[in-house]
Amino acid sequence: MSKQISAPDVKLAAPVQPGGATRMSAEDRKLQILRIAVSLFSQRGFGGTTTREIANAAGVSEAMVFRHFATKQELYSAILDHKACSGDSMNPEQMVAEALMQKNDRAVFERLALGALDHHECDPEFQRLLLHAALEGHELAEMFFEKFIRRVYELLGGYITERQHDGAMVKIDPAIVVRSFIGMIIHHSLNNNLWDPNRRLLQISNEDAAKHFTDILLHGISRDSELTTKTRKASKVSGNGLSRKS
Amino acid sequence: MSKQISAPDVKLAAPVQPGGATRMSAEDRKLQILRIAVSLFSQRGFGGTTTREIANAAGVSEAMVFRHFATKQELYSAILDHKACSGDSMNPEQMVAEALMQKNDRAVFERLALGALDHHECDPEFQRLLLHAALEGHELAEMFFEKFIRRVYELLGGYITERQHDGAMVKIDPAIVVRSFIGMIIHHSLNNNLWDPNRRLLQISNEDAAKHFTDILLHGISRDSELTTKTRKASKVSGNGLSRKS
DNA sequence: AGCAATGGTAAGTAAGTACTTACTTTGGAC
DNA sequence: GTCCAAAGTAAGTACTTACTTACCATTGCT
Repeated sequence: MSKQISAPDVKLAAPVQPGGATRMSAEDRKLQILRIAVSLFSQRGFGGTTTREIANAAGVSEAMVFRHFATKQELYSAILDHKACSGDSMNPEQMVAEALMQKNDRAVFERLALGALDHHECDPEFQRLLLHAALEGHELAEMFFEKFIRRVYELLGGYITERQHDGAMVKIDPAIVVRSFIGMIIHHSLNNNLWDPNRRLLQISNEDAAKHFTDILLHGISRDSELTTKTRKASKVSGNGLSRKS
Repeated sequence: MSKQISAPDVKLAAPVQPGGATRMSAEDRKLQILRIAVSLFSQRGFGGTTTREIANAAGVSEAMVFRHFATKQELYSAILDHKACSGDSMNPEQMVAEALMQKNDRAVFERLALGALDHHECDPEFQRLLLHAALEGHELAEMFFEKFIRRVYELLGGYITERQHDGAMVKIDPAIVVRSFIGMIIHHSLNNNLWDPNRRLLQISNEDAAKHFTDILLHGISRDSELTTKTRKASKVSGNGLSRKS
């Protein structure tokens, strides 16, 4: 039970001790297999990963995999559970609770964005895993959607509605605003993790990204300092379809 | 050479004649297999689809699949080629060429958004296929990224730079603006096609979505009609970090 | 009618695949 | 030391996979 002191990094990168057979406790081994499976599934998907690969990568026989997880499917579900529930630590409510009360619009959006971007950056496997699950129609993709995404929509949507009543925000369906903002964030993470890992199109820190996304959402990019504000007040001037809702 | 007159619908929708064996020309059969494979690959991915499934769905033996496509991989590549090159018809340059010349900001963004949303809506398989390809690291995902996404970044980025010089837009890295906008669009399509096909979170027409995304990008959601415009001019007033770049 | 070309298949093969069984090793409690 | 539960394995099983081979059947042409 006691962790060895002489071996400095039992849980780090060296599970196999040189020359000697390694025995782990059941739960340690289970966790190790799970972690390795996370990595493989996120790289190759469910159908693209074999149980033999998982076993080999873990340095055990295939039988060990099936001792800990009855079926491959169960292993997959365990992974998604593990990732979605325990390893998450993305709690949007508490993350922006303070800013919400202060009605600090900038802080609300920027903090949420930064939290999500940081999370995606230090755990890129999660996004891949989730995408694979969604594409394969795994139930846990929907579960995540239902338990997480929906909550963000309600949280942010509620806040936006409130600020609209305060007269601080334009009258527009809050769900559209949330979708726009989440879109910026998720798509940016997806670019960094999947499409453009070398940042050829855009290299920017998470802090700056969160800041600029918030800027754009709150103020847009048009310069309406003096001239345009007037035309916006006399809104219907052009047949351009520029008039805003309501 | 002459097509049969007695058989009324050789190329139409009824490949299987009642009671009789059906023979198609090689290219017709090849196209049929390809189309069916598109559907299956987009649903289950490369690893999740078997050649037998494809053959069965096409109503032929597996050998026929391999007569037309030497390997499963070749079939997959042919699909991505086919989708990315021929079936595309998403040409961003010509789609917004007119609006670009007129410097009609709203039209530029709104038209691009609507084009993309419509395209994703009537060909949802494409997005799934592309995601699968990207996750599996298929080279054609990168090809698409390089030949399409990059072009959009250059097109829109160039336009934004131009409008910034005109003084019509705030000084901000154009790539960030493009990423934000593309993010809204792609993420919205992804929601509709993958996460929330029943539109539980947001039900909106493509026209409205394009309009609102453009609205948000150009003007944001903060109401700065009279009060805020003043404070924005005397920008550095608060320690909120609200000041814009440069 | 006869023939070559072509669309099509039944029945394979070898190499995986997820999953099992029967057995061996190990470490710690007494 | 010894004993035993639990960690671990080698070598399967039954089945599926991508891909082949050897053989038919329909067609259009002369």
